[in-house]
Amino acid sequence: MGVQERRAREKEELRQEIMEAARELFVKEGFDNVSMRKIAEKIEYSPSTIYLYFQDKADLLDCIVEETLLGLRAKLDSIRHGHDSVADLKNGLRAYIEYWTLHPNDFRVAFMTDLKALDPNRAWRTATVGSAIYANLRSSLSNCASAGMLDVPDMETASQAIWAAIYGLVALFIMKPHFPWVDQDRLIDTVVNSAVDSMIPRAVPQLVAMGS
Amino acid sequence: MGVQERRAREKEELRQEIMEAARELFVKEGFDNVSMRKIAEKIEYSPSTIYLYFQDKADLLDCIVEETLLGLRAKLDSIRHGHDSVADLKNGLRAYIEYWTLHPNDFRVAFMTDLKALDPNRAWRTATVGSAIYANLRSSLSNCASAGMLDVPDMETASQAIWAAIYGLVALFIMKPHFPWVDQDRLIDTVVNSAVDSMIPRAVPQLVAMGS
DNA sequence: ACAGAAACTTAAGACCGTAAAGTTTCTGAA
DNA sequence: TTCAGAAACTTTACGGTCTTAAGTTTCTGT
Repeated sequence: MGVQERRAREKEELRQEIMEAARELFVKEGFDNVSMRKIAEKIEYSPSTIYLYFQDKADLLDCIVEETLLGLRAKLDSIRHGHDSVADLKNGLRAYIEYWTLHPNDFRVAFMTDLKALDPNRAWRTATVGSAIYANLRSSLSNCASAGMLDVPDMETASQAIWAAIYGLVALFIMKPHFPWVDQDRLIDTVVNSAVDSMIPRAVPQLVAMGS
Repeated sequence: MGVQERRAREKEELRQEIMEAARELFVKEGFDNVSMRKIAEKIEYSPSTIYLYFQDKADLLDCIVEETLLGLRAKLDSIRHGHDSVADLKNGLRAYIEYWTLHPNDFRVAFMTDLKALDPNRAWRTATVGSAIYANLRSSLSNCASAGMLDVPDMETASQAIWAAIYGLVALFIMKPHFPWVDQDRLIDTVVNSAVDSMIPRAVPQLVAMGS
């Protein structure tokens, strides 16, 4: 009975086609400026067809954002971990920032699209992948702490503080593209270093004195 | 000729009434979920009347956001400056965060409302006040540098990095209200300290050794 | 061959922003 | 006091939105 499988495959293909078209439009025009009609027109189906594959426009968005977050997770997972756990952590943070600055409109779609995204009942997909990405950061930080390279009094607080800093940088780049930013790499390094280096243990004066 | 003045006053009053109604609705429901019709209904005028006072919906938003930013500027300006310029800086940062956490939906309206806000031709009002607020941060940081209390190699880079960190914290609180945040004050302090303290000049080991 | 399921479309309801044309209200000079 | 004209406001309409219910076509397996 290969028929049912082919049918399922075809169905999945159309589903993917809808998502591709929608992603392209959302990213180019912004969620609120893209109508279901436009998506339908692009794939040459009637608008109603989309509703056979997605509950509604918000659901379609959730699925697209999930894909985007999976891309980020893949990028983060592909980072080689070396002997310097602090360098690994910083590489991860830079990768996060780089991913979103390369796909600014995906970030807009993912993180700044209206109230529907606030309802965890509706956006459970993105919430799930988002958690995994956050967990990645926390474990990376945890490695630094157990290697004794960072002084982390509270893992959760530190993770959240770092997240805030890099998230803010990305969000600002995207929200204020016309702002006179200094050199981007320099700014990224400054933010990453200031977020992480504040936890580098300071030399204890007495020990330095005795050691000299 | 008091008539013309009364007329002007009445006109200004209706303008204010529109803005109040719109702000209330925008903050409660989100910009995209509030129609001009709903605003009109709330103030008991026809929808078209609003267009006699504001160019369009985006212009109305710009005016409202400007007001919000003026409130923040006033709060920042009211901070007493003491002898400790670093403490002053940190107080300003905390005030910024506090202002927006007290008015989360105003932040949404101000900073995460779609593409129109990106066009500086249309959102010149908010751009203007926003610049003033950023200038406040930079001058506060400048004070620390000239007092020798912070080591600021590049004023602009440092200001932008700090802004990113605190902006990110606020944006995350608002975008992810269901995330299991640690104690809010603790997190705020961590972010503020990590952003600022990384510029505190480190004791030079040799000097410590020799001085002991 | 054909009943029934699956896939898709048509048509419609209830909204939206906003522009043009129309109406009412007010003002100030004759 | 009248009344032309300006100002303030409303009515109406256009072209768009999301979504659903009902209808049609296409495919499947007996």
